[in-house]
Amino acid sequence: MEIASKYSPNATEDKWYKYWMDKGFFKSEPDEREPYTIVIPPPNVTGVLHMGHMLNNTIQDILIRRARMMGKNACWVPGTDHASIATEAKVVNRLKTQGIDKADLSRDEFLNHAWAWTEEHGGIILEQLKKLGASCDWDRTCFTLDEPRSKAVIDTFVTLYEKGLIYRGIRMVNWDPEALTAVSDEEVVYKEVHSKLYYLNYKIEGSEDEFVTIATTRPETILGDTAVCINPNDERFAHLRGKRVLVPLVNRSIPIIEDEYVDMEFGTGCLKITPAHDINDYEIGMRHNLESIDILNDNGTLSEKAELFVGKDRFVVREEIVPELEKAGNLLKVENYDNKVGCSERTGAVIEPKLSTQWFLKMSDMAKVALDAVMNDEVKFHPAKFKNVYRHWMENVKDWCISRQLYWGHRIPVFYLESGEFFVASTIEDAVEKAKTATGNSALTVADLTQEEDVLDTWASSWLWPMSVFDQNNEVDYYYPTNDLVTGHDIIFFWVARMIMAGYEFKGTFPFRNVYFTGMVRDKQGRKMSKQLGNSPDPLDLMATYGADGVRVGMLLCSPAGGDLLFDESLPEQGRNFANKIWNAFRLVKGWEINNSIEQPEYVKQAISWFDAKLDQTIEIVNDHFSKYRISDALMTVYTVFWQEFSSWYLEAIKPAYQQPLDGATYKATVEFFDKMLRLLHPFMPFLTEEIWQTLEDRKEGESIMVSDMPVAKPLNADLLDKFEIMKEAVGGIRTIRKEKNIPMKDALNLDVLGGENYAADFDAVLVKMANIREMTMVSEKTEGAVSFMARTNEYFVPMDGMIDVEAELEKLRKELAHQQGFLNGVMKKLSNERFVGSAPEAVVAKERQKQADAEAKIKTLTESIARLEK
RNA sequence: GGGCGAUUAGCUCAGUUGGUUUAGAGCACUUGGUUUACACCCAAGGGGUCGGGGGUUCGACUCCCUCAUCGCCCA
Repeated sequence: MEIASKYSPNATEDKWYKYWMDKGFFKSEPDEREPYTIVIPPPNVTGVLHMGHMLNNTIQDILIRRARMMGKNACWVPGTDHASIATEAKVVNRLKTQGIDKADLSRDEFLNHAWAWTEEHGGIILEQLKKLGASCDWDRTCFTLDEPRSKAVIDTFVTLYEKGLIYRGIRMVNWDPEALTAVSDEEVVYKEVHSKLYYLNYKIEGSEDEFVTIATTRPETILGDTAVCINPNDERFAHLRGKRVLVPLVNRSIPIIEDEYVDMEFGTGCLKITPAHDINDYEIGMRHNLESIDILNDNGTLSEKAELFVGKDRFVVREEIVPELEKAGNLLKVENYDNKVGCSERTGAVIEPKLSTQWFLKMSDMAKVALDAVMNDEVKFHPAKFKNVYRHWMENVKDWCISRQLYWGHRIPVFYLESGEFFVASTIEDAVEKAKTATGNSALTVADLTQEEDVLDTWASSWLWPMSVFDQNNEVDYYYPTNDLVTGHDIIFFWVARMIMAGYEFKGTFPFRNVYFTGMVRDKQGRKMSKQLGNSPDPLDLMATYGADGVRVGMLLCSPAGGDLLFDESLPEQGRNFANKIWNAFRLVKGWEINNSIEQPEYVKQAISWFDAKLDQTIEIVNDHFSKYRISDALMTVYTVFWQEFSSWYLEAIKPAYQQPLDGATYKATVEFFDKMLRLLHPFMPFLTEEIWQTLEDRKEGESIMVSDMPVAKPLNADLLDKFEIMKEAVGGIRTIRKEKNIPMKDALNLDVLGGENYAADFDAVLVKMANIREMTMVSEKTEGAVSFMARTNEYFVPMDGMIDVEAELEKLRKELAHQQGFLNGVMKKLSNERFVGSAPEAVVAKERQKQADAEAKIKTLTESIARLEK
């Protein structure tokens, strides 16, 4: 059979993905097996695949494929998120390019555009995930805004309201003047900006030339000032107590109040108070019963209440008010000042703290339960360091503003009578019934009720995701709680924390057992990959170039849980090279001519016994890594074993001479080993392993490596493995001599071994083959005229017919002797310390004594060899 | 300003409750090798006073304190 010398992924990937889909291997139905469930972090419905998705979904696919091969009923539920504000912003922008203003559209008209956009772009990202090999049960694809999910969201709102956990109130919220909606605290990103600090003089009422000076970065807000505040402990301003000042330009009289909030060190120690436009000022205003003057319109322009600059944008006013203040003699000085400004995560607009009527969800009780669950490891975080981050947030959690002034989302199920009285119900019909009962007016109809205009925050649907994606009657008890959640640590508060809260609140138990946090994917310079920077490669291009398996391996090779991944094209390249390495090992094995009449050589028997044990050890190590969610380490283990141990040692050891046939027993054993290696690799490299597995042996229609069993380890033969390592050292020693003496590999050498009583000959035949030894002799005395080296306590001699460079040999031996003596000194220092021998565990002391014995034996051998050469 | 975390080879990272490590891996690098599965390869090799200082301990990369630098989160 002719097999190409390079693996070509493009030809095989689509073929096997289709095969898996056709055979229904991704599907899951409840049965008697133990379930293993993952729900996908739903990407934005109109989003495109980026490197973060690649990493995240590769890890999920590895976990789900492995669970499937371990006999679990593996169910990976895919889906998308309607992403309320993000999608609405995109639709608004598109309408703008068509010359349509959102404000001119009715709610229904806008929603028609939004659905059209969703149908046009929705689900592309899921198709892209298929290229990656994602083994999701696609029949289960959910959307946060589809019927069942919407029902769950609405019912949940009603339930929470009836429990008294949802309330409506006027609060200071983060207002996005561009999207014209409130956003949650988590949707505000703080950006460092260079701004200015303005020192303004406020004239003291009733005096001619007395002033107080305040410092502010926002001079335009003075028009909404309702007080000036000083710290009661600040003696500098004791004379101001009880006085009033005049707001510059408008000459409104406001009081001087005292509050310990004021930082005496900052600015001038005097603070202007604008309760309508700053959260801290708002709180101070509440404490002191101050009036609140809202000088801003929803779009960020100044309102009538400002009296001046009405209708102009706040940033324009900031420019224009300064010369006015200067003219009026109120501007003392201006300093440069760096501060952080809150911006909308979605629109980028500078957020304005604003008083408005919103719906809130009480968090404190739910947060406590969810905090405990994580702190006592009922829900485990990987890595655990995120527990601290989580705790800090949960202990300071504030009520969740769940209303948004948008169209695209779940409309809040609150229905108002004209009187303002409202009723919360899943449907308007239920609301009518409630209204009838409450008012005693049985003539009420749906026409008398108006539904709340606001929609719910997008996370109010995502937080139900692990339960809402399952059939509530037949399935949810089987699949829920899910097993593992894989997500970026950037949404630990948005999403992870809230899912945990929802899990306990509605299901009485955690939504998932483990959370695996991935890091951010960054470029070589450490910048987060983003569309704006244009520093993110297109995942589809990458997969076309390096193969999906190559990209998967590349991403995994250096991405520990929670650690950022510095992505560079050398990574998928390495993955591609590994795929090719496996491919060529396959070529080698399939290329051998098999002859069942040949006897199995001794060196092959030895190699098989060793690699059999090596595989057991590998399986155990991989299992251990997975149990700790060290997925990169698990991959690296298989990677190294395949490349170093299987290819470079095992295959080289059993390889027959050029164009010679291989015996049947060896072929059979080798194919079995290969098969096990492939199954260990399959979760990481699904396509390549399937392609090879299908050809390695005759397979029946419908068979697949993805539904085969993960190999299980036999009890470990550690002694055997150690003996092989000694043999490797000996081969290495001989290779080094060849290099130093310039002896080509094809020239056979003789080897004398001074091994002592404990010498293990188990792998001598492999040694002879791998080092190309003509004759290997066990000797009881040092060989004269030979180059020597040691492996453990064995001494090896390669006779050189007097071609020895004595000085070079001596130098080598002395260097080794010095190292051994240094090592022994360290050991002896410990052993001669009575307190060490007395207080260290016995096993530790025994180990040190063994080290001492070995080092002493080596030193004796080296000293003798040196003495002999010095003669 | 508050909190969390990091700092180990040129780069990216391991080092799993302090003791098989005078520190490991992958990549990169140097040298040698190819009619023999793979140059997307093989072999050998160099390279680190574990960020600085102090402490606890018989023993510290590992625990504590402190300083420095960086990153992230929150206000």
